[in-house]
Amino acid sequence: MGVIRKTKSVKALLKVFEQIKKPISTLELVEQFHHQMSKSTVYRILERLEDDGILHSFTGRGGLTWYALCNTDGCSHAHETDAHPHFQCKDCGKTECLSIHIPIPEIAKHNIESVSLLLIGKCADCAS
Amino acid sequence: MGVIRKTKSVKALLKVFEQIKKPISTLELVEQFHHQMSKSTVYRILERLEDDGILHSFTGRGGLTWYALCNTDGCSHAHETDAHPHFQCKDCGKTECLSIHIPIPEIAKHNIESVSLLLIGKCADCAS
DNA sequence: TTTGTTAATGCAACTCAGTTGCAATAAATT
DNA sequence: AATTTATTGCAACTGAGTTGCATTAACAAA
Repeated sequence: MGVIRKTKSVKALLKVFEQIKKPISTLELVEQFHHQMSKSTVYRILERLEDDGILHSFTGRGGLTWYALCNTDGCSHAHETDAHPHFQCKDCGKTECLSIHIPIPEIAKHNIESVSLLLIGKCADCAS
Repeated sequence: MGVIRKTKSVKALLKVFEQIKKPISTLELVEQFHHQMSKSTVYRILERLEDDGILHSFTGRGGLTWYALCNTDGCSHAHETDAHPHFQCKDCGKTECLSIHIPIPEIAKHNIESVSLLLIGKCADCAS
């Protein structure tokens, strides 16, 4: 396990997550920081922070990867089999961590270890 | 809406789905048919069959797209908000449509229109 | 504070699933 | 059989994400 050094880039990324308090797509971070760090640095830092349990990730619509702080706005990972769902607005594309629990029943002959649950719909802003 | 012509390629792909009765990844189909049709044909046929409600698709681990026949093995799409989940084995990578229903509760200020639910674990064959 | 160790970074090239434009082909219709 | 147009093949492209390697900069130890 590598030590996580508090480099300028790490601090800058963490700061964004702490301010926004919502999931951010990797692509947006790459774009936002393209004058400060290379995209490989963004990808590698996100990976490290996830390995360390500081961030968690999920796949949104279109296959893009999103990251969010753990233990904020319902993002606890105590039980993998009822991991919190994520919401994505089909109009504006924004995502959210939802603090609700969706219980997953036992399934015969299937050892469920983790759950990935994405709810698609319209957010309050985009609802007509 | 374009008419779907029963070309040799369409028939060949449908035949595989009818025989296997399980989800198949696009990649596997491209590989399996690479002597019979080009990969763009595979992608385009799958897209057409999904548009026509004959197949449905989901994203598995690693971001690969999987397709399966609708209305087989629990693959009905009557209610989008309790769409059936898919299972993927973390060891062998195979996927399944599960015929169980996972009810999604109402969420304030969120208009849920569809659900994407992927359960990760070990299948019967791979369970130690 | 200086030095040594090695994690972290930049860069450019790469990977790889999936897409696209367009000319050629083949279903389905008349 | 002729006509229409959906479908296909091909090759080039797209775009998120990865990788190898030389360079740089945290951080610990002296």
